[in-house]
Amino acid sequence: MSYKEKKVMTIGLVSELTGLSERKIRYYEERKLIFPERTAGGTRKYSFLDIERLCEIAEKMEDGLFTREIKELERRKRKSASLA
Amino acid sequence: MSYKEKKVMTIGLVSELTGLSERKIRYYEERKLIFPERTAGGTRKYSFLDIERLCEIAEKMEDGLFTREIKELERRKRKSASLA
DNA sequence: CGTGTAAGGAATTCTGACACG
DNA sequence: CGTGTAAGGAATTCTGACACG
Repeated sequence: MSYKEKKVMTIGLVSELTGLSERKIRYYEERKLIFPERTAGGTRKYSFLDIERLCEIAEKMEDGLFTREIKELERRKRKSASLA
Repeated sequence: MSYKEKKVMTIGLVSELTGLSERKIRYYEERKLIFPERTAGGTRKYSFLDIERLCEIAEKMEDGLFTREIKELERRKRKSASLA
């Protein structure tokens, strides 16, 4: 696993790097759009890939999509990718 | 700056990844062998490169070197590199 | 010299809820 | 639905010091 995928950042830093509120970041997790890991104590840890993913999500939210639709879009992408 | 050099990890994770105690990690900083950044609140943040560096330091410490000698070795390396 | 540890405080994060719309 | 916020607690980190050797 490369550095990009390793879950190492706390939510505070992710919030800083993405410009998204911690509230939003936790909410997108609740909606199953991102999947941080946890420390033994329960603190969330994110990867650089999660940061990129969050930026994409943020763009789509700005376009007025619902989290549900974003989830749906990804499902389709995966499907077409598996057909290629 | 690549993911590798970006200072993003807390000391707890670094301790876990390197197997070194937080005490040791803070001490090597005190001896100017590593240079973590800080959050506004004062929490240290390390990069993947710091992790590699710490592992090298740990090896040399196991070989019985003093932190002072490790520092010295690096000074020489930089010098020979600049001559090349 | 290098490192463990107990101490007390401060920064950070967590969850569940209320609010608004 | 998506997001802000105040609340209270828990996990995490910080510093300076004492200890040993």
